[in-house]
Order: sequence, then C-alpha cells, then structure tokens
Amino acid sequence: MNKEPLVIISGPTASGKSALSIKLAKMIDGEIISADSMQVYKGMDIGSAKITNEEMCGIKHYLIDVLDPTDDFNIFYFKEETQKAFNEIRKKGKVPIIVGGTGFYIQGFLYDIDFNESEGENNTLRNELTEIASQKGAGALHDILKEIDPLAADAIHENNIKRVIRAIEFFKETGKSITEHNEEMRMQSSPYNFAYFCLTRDRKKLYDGIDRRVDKMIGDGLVDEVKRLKESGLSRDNHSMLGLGYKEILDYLDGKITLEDAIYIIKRDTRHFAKKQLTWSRREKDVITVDRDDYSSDEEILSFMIETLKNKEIIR
RNA sequence: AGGGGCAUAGUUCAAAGGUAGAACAGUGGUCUCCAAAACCAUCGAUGUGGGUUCGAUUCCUACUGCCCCUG
Repeated sequence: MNKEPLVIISGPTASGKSALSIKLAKMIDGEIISADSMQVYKGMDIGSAKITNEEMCGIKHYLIDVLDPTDDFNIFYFKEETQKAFNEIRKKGKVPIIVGGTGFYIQGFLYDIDFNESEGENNTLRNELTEIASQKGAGALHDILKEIDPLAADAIHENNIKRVIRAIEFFKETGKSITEHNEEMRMQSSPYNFAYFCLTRDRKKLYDGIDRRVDKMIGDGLVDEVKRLKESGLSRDNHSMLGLGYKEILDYLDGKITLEDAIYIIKRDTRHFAKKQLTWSRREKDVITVDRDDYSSDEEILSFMIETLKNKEIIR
C-alpha cells in the first residue's frame, strides 16, 4: 500500500463540516485544504461563512483567502493548488484533509480526472455556438451535436446548452465523444488511500439551520460586505459575485428587489444548493455517509472517523 | 351584534354542471473546463353537513373559519 493518505469531509452547507474538521485535524495531526468555491476569495467572509482565524485554532488552512474577487476560480485552479497544498502537507508528514461542499471539485482531485484535453481557449467556437442557440433555439444546437456525436446527444438534454456546447467543442478538439471520455474517467480509481466522509442530517433540521444561518449573515453585516465589494467595482460579471448571498444582495443594492425578497431568495436557493449537494454525495461512489442524527456529539462522530481511518490504514 | 364578501395543492392564483390548470415551495435525478452553475423529472387540492340534479367541487342551504363595513 504505497498510496498517499487523504481524508475528505464533505456534506451540505450548514452541516457543521468546519468545526468537525478542525477537531479531527488536531487529533490526527492534519492540515486542511478547503474545497469551497467562495471561501477562496479575499474579502468575502460573511456570505461564504468563512472560518475565522480564531476558529482555525492554529490548524493550517489552504485555499482560503488566496484569490481576489476579480479572479476566476475553477476546477483547473483547484486541482493545481490542491496538489501543491497536498504535497506541502505530506512533506511535513501530516495528513491532508480536504473539507468543503463542492463535490465536483473534490471528485476531480480525488480521481485525478483529466480536464485538460482541450485548451479551453476556444472562445470563437463557443461564441458561435452560443449564437446559434439564441438565434435558432436549443434544438438546432442539439441537432449539430447529434450529427457529429450521437452518443453524447443522446445523453445530454437539448435544453442544457452549456453541456451541448462543451460536447461539440470536445468532439471537435479531440475527435472523441465526451461520453466515452466520461466513461473512461469514471473507471479510474483514486491514486490515494482515502476516506471520503459526507455529513448529512435530518432534512428539516438542515433547512432550519440554513434559515438561521442566513438571518445571522444579514445580522452580521452581509449587506455592508456586498456594498464594499460593489464599490470596489465588482459586478455580476465577476465569478465571485455569483455566489449565494452575493448576487441577491447585489440586486437589492441595485434596487431590483427588496431586502426581504433577497433574503427569501437566498434562503430558498441555499436550500436547493444543500439538496443538490446531498444528491451528489448519494451518487458518489466510495462515500461514507455520516448521519449526524445517529450521533449524540461531535466526539462520537470523531471516534467513528478515527476508527475508520485506522481500519483503512490511513492513520496509525 | 347587524350587513357584505371569501373559502380550490404547503403558498399565491386559475377554471368548469360531467370529477380541476399554473407558478413558487417540496421530493428524486443528471453532471468530468462557469458546479454557490446549468439542466431534467415528479408528488400534491375543491373546508364540513344537507339538498337540487342522471351527475356538483361548481347551483341552493346550514355550519365553521377568515376578511371588510356599520355600531
């Protein structure tokens, strides 16, 4: 067993990942890599529910506060930076713990999925295809895909324009069907000796927790935070401003909706988000589901985790 | 207390004498360069009791509840 050890803690927003991960890191001499697409940005603290220095309790965190909100965060960058952080942690002889809610990113790193087959600079083709979709409709675009790659056309719904475009692009660049590529990638096993924990809890409690958390964000000054970002020149054109809580408050500041509506939308969309995260973890292979309601305390969960890690020989 | 109005899905609204549509919420799913994104699918209702009618959720009536006006 030469594989490098890796611990992952995921789960929906407001499920208590952060607090748990810090306790675990202390117990197993680990360091934390954040897999959170909003906490990477500097100055976006309240809306991303960013962990404070104090809460970190001296545990080193990677991929938090490393980008300006004008930068784009994406899976390439995540994979690259996570790899760097991973190597650094291993050099110290510590255990890397990835903590975050973005299952797609976690999967990309965990199974070392190759996203680089195309260069990603093919904006002319993208613009062209986007144009076709808006002029002639999604069906016309889908027909193009059907001609060159029927397999992918079958798998992707025509309304999902983003994916249809990517499939066409992928085929033109590689001569291969993206569906085949996906299947190949799916076969890959992880290069790590890992344990992938996903937290979950009673749906009602989770949703109540989300509502309370959003109210707290507002109380803590989310509106001021967004105002500051807006005044620094950020808008919806920036990837960072598309985050939950940011785009809605931006609409409020622009006078498009009332604050009350903004709060309603943030709560609703955060619920949707949490639900999607749960759906993701259900379909993800190799996940160890941890239902918080089955345990009476964090300590109980931690001892279960540590036992699991020992069994898998991730830690001694 | 008197007069009037309303009562349809969890919510906001449709429709119709032959057993009801939508939006949002809820639920399930897809996902391999925008993923806190994009997309798909699906559950679910005529307040209660009488009457008229071949048949009522629709018409009549009593009750209950809510709203408005008067006092």
